[in-house]
Amino acid sequence: MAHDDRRLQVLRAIVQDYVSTNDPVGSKALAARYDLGVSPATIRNDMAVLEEEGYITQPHTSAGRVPTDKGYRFFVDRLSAVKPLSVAERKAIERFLDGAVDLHDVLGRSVRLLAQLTRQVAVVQYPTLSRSAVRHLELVPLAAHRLLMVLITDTGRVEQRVVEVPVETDAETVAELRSLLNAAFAGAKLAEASDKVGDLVDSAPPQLRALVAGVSATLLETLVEPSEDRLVIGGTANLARGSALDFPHTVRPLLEALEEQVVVLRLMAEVGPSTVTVSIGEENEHEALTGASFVSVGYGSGDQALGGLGVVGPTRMDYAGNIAAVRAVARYVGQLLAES
Amino acid sequence: MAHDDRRLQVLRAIVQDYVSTNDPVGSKALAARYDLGVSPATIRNDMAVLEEEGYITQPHTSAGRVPTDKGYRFFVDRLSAVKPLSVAERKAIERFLDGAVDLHDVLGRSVRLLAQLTRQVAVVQYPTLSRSAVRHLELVPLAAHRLLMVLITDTGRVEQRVVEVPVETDAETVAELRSLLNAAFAGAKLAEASDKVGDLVDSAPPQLRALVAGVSATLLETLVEPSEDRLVIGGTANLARGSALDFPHTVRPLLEALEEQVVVLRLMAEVGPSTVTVSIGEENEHEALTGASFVSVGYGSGDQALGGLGVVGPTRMDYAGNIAAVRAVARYVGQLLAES
DNA sequence: GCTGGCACTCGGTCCACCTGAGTGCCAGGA
DNA sequence: TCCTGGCACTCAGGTGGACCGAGTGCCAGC
Repeated sequence: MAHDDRRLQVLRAIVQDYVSTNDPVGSKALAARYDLGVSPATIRNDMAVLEEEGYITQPHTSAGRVPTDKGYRFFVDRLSAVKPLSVAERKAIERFLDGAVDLHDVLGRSVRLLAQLTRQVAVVQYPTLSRSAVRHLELVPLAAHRLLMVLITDTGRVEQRVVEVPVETDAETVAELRSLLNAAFAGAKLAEASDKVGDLVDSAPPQLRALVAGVSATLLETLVEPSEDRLVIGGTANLARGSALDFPHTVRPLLEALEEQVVVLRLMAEVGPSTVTVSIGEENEHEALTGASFVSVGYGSGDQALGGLGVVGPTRMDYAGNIAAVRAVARYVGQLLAES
Repeated sequence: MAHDDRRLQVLRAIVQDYVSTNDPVGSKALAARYDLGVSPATIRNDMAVLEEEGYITQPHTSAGRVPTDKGYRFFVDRLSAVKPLSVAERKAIERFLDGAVDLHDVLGRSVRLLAQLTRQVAVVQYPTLSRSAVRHLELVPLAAHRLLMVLITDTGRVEQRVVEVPVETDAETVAELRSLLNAAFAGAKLAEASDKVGDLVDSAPPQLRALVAGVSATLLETLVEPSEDRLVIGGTANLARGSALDFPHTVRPLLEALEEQVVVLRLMAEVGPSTVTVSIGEENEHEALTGASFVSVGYGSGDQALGGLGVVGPTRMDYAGNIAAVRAVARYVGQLLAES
């Protein structure tokens, strides 16, 4: 049993060493740096077992060992201690996020902050419309048959759509329509809103029915459209720091996948609030991400996440630190949004 | 005189060849590919002169010549013919931009389109607030002393700010305030708006004065704040295509500068509508951009640009093609915004 | 003023060689 | 049963020399 225990320590040491040095780590270096109480030869035996079990691998015969995805996974699940943020870091978070002037600003600052703390690529999702509640609906007449609908959610997100309406509208009608819609939808979430549409149309004065129906339809479309879930990305310059060589084959697909926001949004879709999700290397089904890890968590005050945020980086990353940073930033963002 | 003329043809051929092959170009290759009617030896003499005048340079003794910034500048100013877009490209632009659902969408599509057409990094600026006109001002009560002000401009841009007001407000007061502000500011641009504030406050009913003053102040702040000029960036993956080696020293500062939106915004500040601006290599005062060129133009229907858009890439780029693409996209974006 | 010829330069590539890190295995000792 | 020191082996990376070829500058001749 003692062997098993030591073997795990060896694995942990390998991960830590490799993450910080980026060099395959050999038995001698390990013995020298980590005080495991045994000789390099013993460590070699352990390493051979670990390799056989698939936790580590050799890039080539005469090199040290490198963790595999499986090795990182084990490390994350079982071996890494939570690494609390330093006081300076906590201060930095507060200083950075205070004074944000609107939602756009909050998320912009968050993504920069996260990129800076983790030195990875940071990703922040706008609060999902379908989980937000309607705070206010505004209608602005553009032309006789066109209205601009502006939706303001309780998270501070603002969406706009042009609605083509079948009947001509004057200022008075628009005002009436506006109060009708706000009375019906204010405070409602997507699910409730869609329930209400039928009743609302029925109960509306006959001359307004067509209008109500038109605007409501657009509203529902807007709320339900998942492609409109926006993403803020930052710290891509961090990709150009590490690995150096064979760039076109590692960094480029990653950048492309990030711009293809859908990929990241799909990953985000699974995050829960307060539980940090880590997906490592090959665990990501999207090909461009198979060399990368993704650390993410939902933010939001309630039981359901309003949106997600996280970092993307090489599998060789400081998981403990990044998990801590991601969690901390998510907590602050959740607080900020709850306040407003 | 005949010599001068041929020398310029040689310069043009060097630029074109280098841009398309990325190899320093020698006299023999030039004679073979460009039908200049003279022998390599003669071309060598011309090249020697061009080098002495600073238009081209040799990376090392036994290599061909490469254009200098000065060479590209001369090429752009005097040698490059306008390269009209293909029918397919025009179609692509239309297909790509039609069906955009709001401003965010228009600009997002534009940046992707531009990145795809030019295979460079594309940059699109949101319409500058200070040059936009107020379409509508909306006020939403958040709490007794807090209002959410939502500004909608004629270009479709939406900005929001929380306003702390000194007096308690009820729904009625807010409605009154809203119509007062809209009557005063609707259709006004920044300059006019700031003129009107004084009168408005004076002419307002006494009990509303404090409110009017508070909201107006925030409005002006919002309009004038240049840091709030937003930027959409796309196609960064294109940076990882070309040069391959010495990435950390070429690509990383560029990515950092791009995220540091201020740098790009400053460049954009100078663009005029319809005249494409090209700044090449060392002409850019910002250090990270000294190895890059920036092709930009303003968009907007009137005489003053609403905002700018452009592409950033290595000095070794297809200037003629990129200029054409940037100009075409700007024209379409201008049209789309004018329509809405 | 253009051209062909010629000597020269020098970066890139290939190859042979060496070095050192790291391993696996084995026999001996606790 | 497990750990340890020793030893032979492997192999990536670095070094240095030779060679090749692209490209140049210069010069004499047309």
